[in-house]
Amino acid sequence: MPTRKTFASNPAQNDAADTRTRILAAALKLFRKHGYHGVGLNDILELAQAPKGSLYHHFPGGKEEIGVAVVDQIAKGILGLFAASRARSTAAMIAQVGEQMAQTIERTNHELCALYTAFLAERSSSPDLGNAVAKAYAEMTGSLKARLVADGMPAKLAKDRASFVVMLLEGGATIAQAQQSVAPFRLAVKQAALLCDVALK
Amino acid sequence: MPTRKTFASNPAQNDAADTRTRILAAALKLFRKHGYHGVGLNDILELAQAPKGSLYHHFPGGKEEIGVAVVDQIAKGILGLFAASRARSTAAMIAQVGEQMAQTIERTNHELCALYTAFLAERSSSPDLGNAVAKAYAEMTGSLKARLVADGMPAKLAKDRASFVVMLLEGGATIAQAQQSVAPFRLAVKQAALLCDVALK
DNA sequence: CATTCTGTAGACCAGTCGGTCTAGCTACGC
DNA sequence: GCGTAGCTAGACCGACTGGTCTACAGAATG
Repeated sequence: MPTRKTFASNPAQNDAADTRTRILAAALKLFRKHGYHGVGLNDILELAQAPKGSLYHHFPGGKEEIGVAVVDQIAKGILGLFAASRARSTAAMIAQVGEQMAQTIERTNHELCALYTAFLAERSSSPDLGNAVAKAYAEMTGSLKARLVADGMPAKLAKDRASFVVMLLEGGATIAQAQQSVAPFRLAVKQAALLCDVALK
Repeated sequence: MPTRKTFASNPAQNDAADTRTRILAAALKLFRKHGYHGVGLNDILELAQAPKGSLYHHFPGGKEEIGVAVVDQIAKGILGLFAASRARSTAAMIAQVGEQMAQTIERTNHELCALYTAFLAERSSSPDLGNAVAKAYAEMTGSLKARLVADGMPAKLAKDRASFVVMLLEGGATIAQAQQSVAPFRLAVKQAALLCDVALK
């Protein structure tokens, strides 16, 4: 598997994943656990087993560029879950994806729950990061809205409901982390699904 | 107005508020804007117009103690809003308090929205802060549940609904900050109130 | 072989971090 | 007056921050 384009993988160091991927994975894990400002580049580097030179080679924009990449990746992941769901109704899809998220929360000992919470405070100090977060939310809401409309819900209502569900997931994840329990999150998911189902009015 | 106990106010510096209060107010503002890790002690000191010695006199525990104090203060504030509300039903109370929060969000240019988001990532590095956040959520949920029970809602359902409302407020505030718009938050509040009202089933 | 390009490796930097320490001021008890 | 406690004031500290820089290893191209 080539690292990039025509460049064959380095047989010495790239055992499993290339350096860029390792750095991104490490950053994802740490940012969601400690928050953007709570993580130092050295933490990322240590976890990724990479030197600083590699980091700035793959991410010339430094920490901020890594942050944006992580936000994008999270968004892509959730959107991917939505897309991959074969559930018949939107309500069923939310229940299914929500359960997948709940299990992730459990698997990580309630450490990496909140979706973008970790990045939220950055708008003032870093417009790029703030925009990335806003875009991620907008995409999730948009995707959900589209599904609801396809179900037959009026556009205006669908938009509100989609926004509502996203809020619920975010808030639920946040509180799950605070309380060290997924129970609130599961409750939120259940209610959100219910709301998309019965409330097609 | 004496600063503390029998100690008369310092005529030179304590014009409006004593130093401890100023430090706390500054920390509150900055933490909610940039997050716990995004704020340095020097930032707080500059905004509060206080020297470092005063900070460590009033908060021997340093930054962490300030963080805990800020979380407590936020919780006290919201609980106070609940208590002060003269609304007849719980639903009306939520609508009223939610509107007050929405106005605060607007007044601060969507900068200090999320309730505890800023502190959430700290559980791993600081148990005290994590516990303070968890306690704050528990208190809010408890207070809301008590109101709902007083309204005649069964205890189990009231607990779920209270938890649900808190999640919604938190998620709504988070997304309001991300999108730089209170509209999602107002929507969340409306839905939350509705849910407490019609769903007494 | 020589050059070049991709990427690794880590020493190094100025600036900032949270935190400590001593000095001094002011108001009160005596 | 004197001593002491409450509090202000800020110099100072080692650790660490994000970021830059040079050196170099290896595969690709000629």
